[in-house]
Amino acid sequence: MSVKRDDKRDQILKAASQCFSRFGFEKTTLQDIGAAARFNKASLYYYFKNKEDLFIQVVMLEAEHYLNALQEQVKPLDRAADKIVAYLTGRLAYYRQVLNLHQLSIESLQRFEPMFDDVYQAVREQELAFLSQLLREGVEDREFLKLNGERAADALLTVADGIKHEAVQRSRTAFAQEVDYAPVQEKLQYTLTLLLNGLRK
Amino acid sequence: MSVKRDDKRDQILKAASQCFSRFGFEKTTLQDIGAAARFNKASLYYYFKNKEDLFIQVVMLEAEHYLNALQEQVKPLDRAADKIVAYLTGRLAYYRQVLNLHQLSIESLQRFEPMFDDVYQAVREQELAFLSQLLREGVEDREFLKLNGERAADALLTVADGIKHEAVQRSRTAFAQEVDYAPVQEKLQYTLTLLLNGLRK
Amino acid sequence: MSVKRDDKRDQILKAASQCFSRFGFEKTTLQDIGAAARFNKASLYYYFKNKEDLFIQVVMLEAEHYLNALQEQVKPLDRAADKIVAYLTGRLAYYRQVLNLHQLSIESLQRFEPMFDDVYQAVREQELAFLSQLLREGVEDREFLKLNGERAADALLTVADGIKHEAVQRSRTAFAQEVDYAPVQEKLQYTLTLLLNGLRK
Amino acid sequence: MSVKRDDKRDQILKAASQCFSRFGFEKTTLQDIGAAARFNKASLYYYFKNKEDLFIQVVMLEAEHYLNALQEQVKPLDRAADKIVAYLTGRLAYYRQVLNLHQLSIESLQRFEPMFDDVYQAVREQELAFLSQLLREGVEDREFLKLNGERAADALLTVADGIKHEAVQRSRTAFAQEVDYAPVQEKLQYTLTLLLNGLRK
DNA sequence: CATGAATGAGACTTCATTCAT
DNA sequence: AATGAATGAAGTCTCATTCAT
Repeated sequence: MSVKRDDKRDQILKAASQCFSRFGFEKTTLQDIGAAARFNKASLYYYFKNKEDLFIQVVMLEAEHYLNALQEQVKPLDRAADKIVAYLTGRLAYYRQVLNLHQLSIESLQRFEPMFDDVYQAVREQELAFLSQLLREGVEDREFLKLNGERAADALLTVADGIKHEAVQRSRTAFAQEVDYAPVQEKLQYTLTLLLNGLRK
Repeated sequence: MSVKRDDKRDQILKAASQCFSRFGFEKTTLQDIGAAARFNKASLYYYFKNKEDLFIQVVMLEAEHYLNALQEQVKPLDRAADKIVAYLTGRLAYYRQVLNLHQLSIESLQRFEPMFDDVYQAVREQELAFLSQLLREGVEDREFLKLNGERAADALLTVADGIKHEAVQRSRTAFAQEVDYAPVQEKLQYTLTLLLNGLRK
Repeated sequence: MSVKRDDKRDQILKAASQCFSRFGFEKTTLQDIGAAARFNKASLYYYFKNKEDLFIQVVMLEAEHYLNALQEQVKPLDRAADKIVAYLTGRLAYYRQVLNLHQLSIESLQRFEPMFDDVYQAVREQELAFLSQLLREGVEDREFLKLNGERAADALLTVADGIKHEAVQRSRTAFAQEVDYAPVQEKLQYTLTLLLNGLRK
Repeated sequence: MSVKRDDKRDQILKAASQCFSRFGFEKTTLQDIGAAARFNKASLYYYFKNKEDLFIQVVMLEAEHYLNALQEQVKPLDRAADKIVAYLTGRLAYYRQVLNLHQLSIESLQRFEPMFDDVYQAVREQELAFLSQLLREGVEDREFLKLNGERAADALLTVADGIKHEAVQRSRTAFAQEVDYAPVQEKLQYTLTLLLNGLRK
């Protein structure tokens, strides 16, 4: 019964999401999550590899919802370039919120990043598709030169993620208490403008 | 050599401050602090009663610095009433920042409050002196009626702390994830205005 | 398998009992108990909340056995009043022995008393039943006036415990090294005599 | 100033004695003793090798006093043989009391025995002298055959200590909670009677 | 002589994780 | 598929002991 199984998985994910946002990753115990999901804590290991895995699944689920909402939000904008910039900067703001919500220290963040990358693929596919679509619309509307939507979308996403990644790294080596997102937003916006100008007629 | 001792105490406080703001109270281990201060973790107990004590000392030190800076900041304002309101609301904003900085859950906050109160006395003395001075200036400038500066200062501080305390309490019983400071700020400002109007000519 | 679980619990209780009476509460380590019961020390926490809890369970178990034996011992006595006095004074003597056996300082004793009270209920029920029965017999034999056995039993037990408690308290405030039980025994005996006379025809 | 030094040593011994009999060996900290003697705990190491050494010195001092008193106590008895038996059995009773007073487990007792032997020599000399004197008096009063007082005294003491030692050993291997002194007293008395009969005219 | 300062060892406790059932 | 049971590792804290001054 794969359906039942998924139901229970979701039940756990929901409970975990509540716990993690209330107590943060470190302070949430599997006992907490188990109790909230009405499972024995040992049972969680049947559905998830370990606590980190569970956490990542939670964050990814939240990300999907958020990004979908964000995609809807930018659609009304007039030009494709604006939609793209709004989406990619909104995405960065989200990243920042998540860390804050789950009380993740830069330390932990570092530890999680590689694991995120594993699970990130599915979401990324969807994001790529969305960006490709925007780009193709831009071409149709004669906003952009003719281009390969997928390649360009991939480039945009990679740039956006690269800038985010670099900022996190720098914060760590600078022994900063938290990431200062203002310059990152600016840098992202500037770079995107350049890139999109490059695509422009 | 009380000087040397204080030096080492400060060295530990500094290390602890860095650790606490990087990892938060719960995630910081005495091992961490010891390593950062180049001490065996057991040695920390020679200078501080326990982890909580150390944390409180750190926060108090930060508070002193911040409040001094805040006092300088409000001095240029024109009227005494404005200085007082600016100081007391700035003080609340600080409280909020601290909790965020050290990733303190409301849970932990509750646990610490009584201990804070113990150490808070010294700082409070200084704050009282500052407020008294402002009030006396207000009297000299004929902004306020004649009054007992110390008693009025004490009243102001008590009111400000009371409003803060009540907000924290309410958050706890409301099972909120964090304290919503906007209404607290407003309430504080309103109450202070009333109080200061009462002192006015 | 609740049976198996109880078996292991008992196994731990037995090991703990041996350790506590050999080394005393303070000197017994969970390592000791774990080794004796062939468990990892961490496993003890699966069955008991903490060291104090484990200790109290041990003492309560011993108490049950002892009190049962004491009940058998006093049954051959002729009059109900004698049985009652013998039981309640024997009970006090036991209390004394326990403290000595486990090398409990008055200090520790103080610390434990509230926790004991929590677990004491079950034993108390049984004691009440026993005393009620004795009282009813006394009524049947026309030794006592007609009375409500349960209420009278409760009164007797409360008085006996109250006198014991007061003695412990007094020892603490007197900075005594140990409780001097002779006057307590006397006081108890005297008070019981008065009480039972009050019930007498 | 050897006098001053001895004064301070005694001061510490007195404080230690109080602490040990109040809290027992294990629960007494050097902090406790230091505070009571108005010394820094580190200073104790100037006068005593370590905690165990300090404890043994305390016990030895108490022993001297007690044994002197005991010697006075038995002097009024009529016959030398009676004095000797009374002294040696009183000595055993004392041993028992000490252990109880200081809340020494059999375990600890085992650990201390070898160290006691080191310090015991001085006391033993004095005890030997006392017993020799009694024996010589017995000879003068024609109660005993002519004999070498010192050799006989040594034999008596060795026998008395041997019986005590054996009892302690046996308790340990029997996992007993405490030493049962009744049979030891009996055995000692019996053996002494035999020995003294052997000396008799 | 005396002590402030420092530390290793070991105690109690929590928690993520494993495993047999 | 689910969980009772068990544990190693790590965290906070105490204490006897050492050492430089």
